[in-house]
Amino acid sequence: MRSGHAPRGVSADDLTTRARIRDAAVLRFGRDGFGTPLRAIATDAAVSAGLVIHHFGTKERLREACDEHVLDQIRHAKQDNLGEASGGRFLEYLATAEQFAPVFAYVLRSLQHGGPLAATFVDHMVRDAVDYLAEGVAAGVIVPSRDEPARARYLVLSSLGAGLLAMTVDPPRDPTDLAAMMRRHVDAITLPALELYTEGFLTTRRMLDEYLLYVSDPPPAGEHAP
Amino acid sequence: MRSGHAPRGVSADDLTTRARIRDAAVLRFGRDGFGTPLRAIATDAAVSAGLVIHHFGTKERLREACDEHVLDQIRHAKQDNLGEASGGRFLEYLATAEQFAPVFAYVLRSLQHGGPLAATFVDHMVRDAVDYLAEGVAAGVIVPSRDEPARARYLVLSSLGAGLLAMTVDPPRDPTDLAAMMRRHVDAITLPALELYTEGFLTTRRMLDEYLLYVSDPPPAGEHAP
DNA sequence: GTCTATATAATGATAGAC
DNA sequence: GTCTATCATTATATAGAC
Repeated sequence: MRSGHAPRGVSADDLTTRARIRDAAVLRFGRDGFGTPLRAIATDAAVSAGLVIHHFGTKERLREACDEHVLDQIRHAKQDNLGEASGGRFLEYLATAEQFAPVFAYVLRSLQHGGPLAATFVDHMVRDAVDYLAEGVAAGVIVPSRDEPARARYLVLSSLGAGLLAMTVDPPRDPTDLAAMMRRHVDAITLPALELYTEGFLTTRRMLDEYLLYVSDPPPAGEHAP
Repeated sequence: MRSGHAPRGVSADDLTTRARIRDAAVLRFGRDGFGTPLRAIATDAAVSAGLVIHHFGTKERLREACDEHVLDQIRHAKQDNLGEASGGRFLEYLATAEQFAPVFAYVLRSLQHGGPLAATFVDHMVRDAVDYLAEGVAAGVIVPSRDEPARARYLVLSSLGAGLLAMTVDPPRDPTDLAAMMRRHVDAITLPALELYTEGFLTTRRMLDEYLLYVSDPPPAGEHAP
């Protein structure tokens, strides 16, 4: 894994002003949310607020440019790591590779607030998970599912959702300390999840069978599950 | 389960103006987020914007009043359903009991944005889960865990987080149609989760053992997991 | 308790000079 | 391309009449 590898063409300060504004926006949006004033972004990029509008037209279009750029970064990061950090480990790579910290923060913020990038990102993860799970099932290390796409989506939603919620409910003191964040994530999410995946949870089929019945014959609206 | 039971003392319009404003705020905050302008809340409550400030001082304190009231509603709803909708089913009850729709939406919005109520709510759920899981383990229907509190917290975070993320990424067309939301939730979250809990996921201990090793001897910062 | 009117500050966006 | 100056809007919050 090429450790010092910088994100696409972003070597130092050989950036167009437009790109510098966009990068400042990715950073601010990721750290402070999409409510960040244009003026803060402009100051960070060392330009005037008017110039931001001159380049992007509206704040909404600035966000779209950020979405596009972040998605680009992700695509290229994935390509650079094909076969190295496959499937379930890709997010982990993104989280620990320091040069992607702004991208990572931006993705989390998008997942929290919703929007097109969030949906696209989840879909990407699900597609990867489908392949990854199929490999595992074929190799005999993963139990087959009654509904593989649904399982893949659920695993992605629960992994991302649990991590995101943990961070929202109990935010890290120093958001730049990725190592500390990773440690907390392993303790609170990765280990319990892995234990669940390995040693199981329920010893009886009763609840599952009840729910399968419930699905084929749902109660009228207003009532609750039996 | 007393189906038509209205939330605490909120029978009709025998509300003080202050309470009416607070209820309007809970509704708006839950539906449109905490960025909602005071004026919108004031209009909903059929009062002036100034009166909202007169009663609550600041918008922040209005939110605190909402937090407190919602937590109160939850406490009482739990008491009313002791033994009926225990443990893991409580959230489901909250979601399907129509009179609690505003409270439910407000809680989701809090979990999404963070803040004191979110942390408190998660802690409540975790405490309930601990008891619920202990009962299951004692009854022999749930596998014991290496770390019961950690598992309880993880299960709460992943359940809530998966549902919240699914809703954020792919929002419901009609947020008032609780039945449709519940159906989607069962298909996308409940069923896959229950399948995972019942039929398992991994067939080998290798990954868990590797991670346990990793935890006792983490790599230096900047490196990635092996 | 409740309103109207207003102060004050911040926002996104525009206009025009350079 | 870039800036300064400004507009129009919106926000929270205040003051004082009723």
